[in-house]
Amino acid sequence: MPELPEVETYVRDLTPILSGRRVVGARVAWPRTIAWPDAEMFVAQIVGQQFAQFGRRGKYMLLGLASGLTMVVHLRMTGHLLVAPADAVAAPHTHVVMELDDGRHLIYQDSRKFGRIWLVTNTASVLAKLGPEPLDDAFSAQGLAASLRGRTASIKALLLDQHIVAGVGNIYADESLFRARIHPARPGGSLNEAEIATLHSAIRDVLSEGIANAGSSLGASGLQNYSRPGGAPGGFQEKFNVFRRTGQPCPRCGAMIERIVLAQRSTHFCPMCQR
DNA sequence: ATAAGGCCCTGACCGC
DNA sequence: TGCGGTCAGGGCCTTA
Repeated sequence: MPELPEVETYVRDLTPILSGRRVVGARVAWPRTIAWPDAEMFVAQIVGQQFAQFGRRGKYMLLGLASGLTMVVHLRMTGHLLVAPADAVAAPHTHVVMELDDGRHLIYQDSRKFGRIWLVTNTASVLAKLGPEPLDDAFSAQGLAASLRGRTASIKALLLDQHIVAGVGNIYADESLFRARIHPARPGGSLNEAEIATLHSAIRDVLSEGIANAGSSLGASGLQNYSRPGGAPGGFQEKFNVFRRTGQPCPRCGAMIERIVLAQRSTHFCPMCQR
């Protein structure tokens, strides 16, 4: 699933490809992909726009246009934003096609159809409720402590809550808790100051490593298969310590990695290292 | 305000 | 081999 490092990788890969390119045509095959405005209006508004600046907030891609509009893209589970030659064989599950002025196509493709695209003048209308950006100074151990205080939900569930910190998903939540040696079922409010400081650092470290490895790609064994716009896969999945490693030895102590379900999400942890 | 459960979707996987 | 049932899972919505 694309989380912060995967989305960051997308943005970095797309920036040189899309910078300065103009949209000369567009079509929407699955209207629900367009969250705002409606599909017909989206096509009318996107044609003629020129890509100017690129960013990311949490798991949202921000494709800024010279007019001041921003195309916001959330890939959710299985979305891909790809650039392909005009004569390329159409990717299955292609829901939006934007023709570029260099003849290539910017394609939104998504087998599960969970992903959404917004075209807005003010990104706050989409992003307002997001918590701090984990790699910014705005994300502090003190702030994290304040968010966890009194909470009875599991720390795993709270790490997935985008109001608390933006961009952490199932993979990086499990990996962060392993690094911090915290059991994922612990109530968020039960973590002490030292544990929160350790977790805060672990989140940053794991996300930074994910970015440095161009995100994670999961192949046939997983439902997700994030792939880079240029085609080369990310490599962070090779570095997972616990995620999708149920029954395999913990790289730290050798105990068998366990899988439980928390907040309806698969959760992987080492029962020896994470008490 | 918080927590828990349902919903959207489809491919993969399982059992027969 | 073919078929039906189950499951995963981010974010949003509803319910308690």
